[in-house]
Amino acid sequence: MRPRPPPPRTDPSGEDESQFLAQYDPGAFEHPSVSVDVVLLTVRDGGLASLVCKRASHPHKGRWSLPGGFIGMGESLDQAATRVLRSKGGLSRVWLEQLYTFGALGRDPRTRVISIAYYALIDAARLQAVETSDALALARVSVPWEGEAGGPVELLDEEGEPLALAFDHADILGMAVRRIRGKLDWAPIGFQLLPREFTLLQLQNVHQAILGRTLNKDSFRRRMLASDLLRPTGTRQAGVGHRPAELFRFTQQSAV
Amino acid sequence: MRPRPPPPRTDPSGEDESQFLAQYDPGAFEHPSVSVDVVLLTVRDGGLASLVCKRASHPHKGRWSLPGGFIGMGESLDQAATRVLRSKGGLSRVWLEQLYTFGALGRDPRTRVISIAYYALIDAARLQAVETSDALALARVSVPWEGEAGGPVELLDEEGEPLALAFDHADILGMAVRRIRGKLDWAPIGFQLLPREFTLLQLQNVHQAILGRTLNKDSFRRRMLASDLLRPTGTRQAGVGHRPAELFRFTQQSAV
DNA sequence: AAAATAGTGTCTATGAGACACTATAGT
DNA sequence: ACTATAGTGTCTCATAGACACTATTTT
Repeated sequence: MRPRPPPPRTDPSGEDESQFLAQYDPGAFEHPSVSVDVVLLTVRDGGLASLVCKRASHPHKGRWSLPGGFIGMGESLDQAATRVLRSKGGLSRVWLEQLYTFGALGRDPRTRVISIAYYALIDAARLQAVETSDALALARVSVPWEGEAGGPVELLDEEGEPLALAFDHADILGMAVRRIRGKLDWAPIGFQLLPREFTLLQLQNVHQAILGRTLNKDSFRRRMLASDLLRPTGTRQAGVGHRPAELFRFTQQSAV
Repeated sequence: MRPRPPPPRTDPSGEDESQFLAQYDPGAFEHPSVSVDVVLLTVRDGGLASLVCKRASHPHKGRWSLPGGFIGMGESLDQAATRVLRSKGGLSRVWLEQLYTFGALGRDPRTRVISIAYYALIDAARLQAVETSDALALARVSVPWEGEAGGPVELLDEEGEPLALAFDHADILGMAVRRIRGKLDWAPIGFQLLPREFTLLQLQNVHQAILGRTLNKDSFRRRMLASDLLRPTGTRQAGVGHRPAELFRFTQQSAV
């Protein structure tokens, strides 16, 4: 397969830079479309769940897809991802990070679309107000592999039936799961999935949901307390039917 | 700052998908330009070095830049990065991985350019045949921070003077250094910077060049020999002026 | 009192760093 | 013989897992 040669960067020489810029024609070559897609993850019922939209129009009409949209000429990539979360889910101040850029040739049947994927993490409680629409759902993520080596993942509806995903969005979701599994042990990302005050057991449950396996309680406690990421609030749980646990806060800024 | 709303994805309803695709007009909205930039790194003189090109045309004419080029409509992102390495450096079969996508608004003075950055690793011996042109150089990377937290890095010429870098390429280089420092301990990337057969000391020197600090010899040996990534060849160095070290090979495929 | 989870103390296995020692090439 | 690096054996320290035990709340 011979790729088409790149558009030349040369110019009639002898100009200065301002002259060059005044004459530059960005439409001289065909450009791909560029979009962002956002994997919004939360922890619900002991497992990961992701926000998906039902496609109302072609292509892949009726299938489920990650919230996304084309990049505007006047917004940065981060701004575009933030806008998508606000317009599709009404969410703001969500922790967000770039994931990977997908640009395979046939990934969108319309035309060449390059998509910069982001992933976002949010406390499940903040999603209560948002959803249960016909076109917007929070679907359970089913990861058919362990550790950080694996491909696409499945999304399941309430009955546990697989949802049909549009485009390469199952691959994007799989990449997001690999990324947060890999970062969990050395970056403070578990906190983004919890309310501002939480117990160590809640934090452990978040880690277990991300990793898809159980963790050793003692070792987890020690590691977290030694990490300098937690600050005890001095208060405790109330009305829990057993000895109440101490509440902690994340020491850093929680929302971006 | 209010970002421009995204182009609508809706269509006149009632069509089927093939009708929709036949009528789809990808030029209906303005698209950004999309390019790839490649950080080609090697280890030379105990430190990292990167391949850079002197810009022959505006913008930033005369400054040094990462090898890059616009994406062709008929090539994937990986193919574009591979093509850039072949056309600018004459290199093929180089280990290559996507790094990050840079899309800030003012990063290119011509127009909106979104650049998917890649990083590539290569044995310094393979670069001997390539360079020493007036427009192509291998510049020493000077990292002004330790660990994986830091911003841009500098490139130095043979006299140790900083090179003027075009666009946001100092940031891209900094991101590449952070990435390989972070991956070094759990991914087999040091091997890509060595010839097919190498000694443990050579491997340690590569790790030290990447991390910018010295490592414990005993611990490094043990860790590597226990890692299942090395296969002893049974042969030894010759003509080295001291006890010759055993030669090893990387157990996995070395070139992509 | 029973149930359920919170939290502590201690033992053990593992891996990294430190250090001393032996081995083997060229000069 | 001398020098420089290769490679081995052993000690110590830090951390994770395992396990036993005590503590505190609601029902």
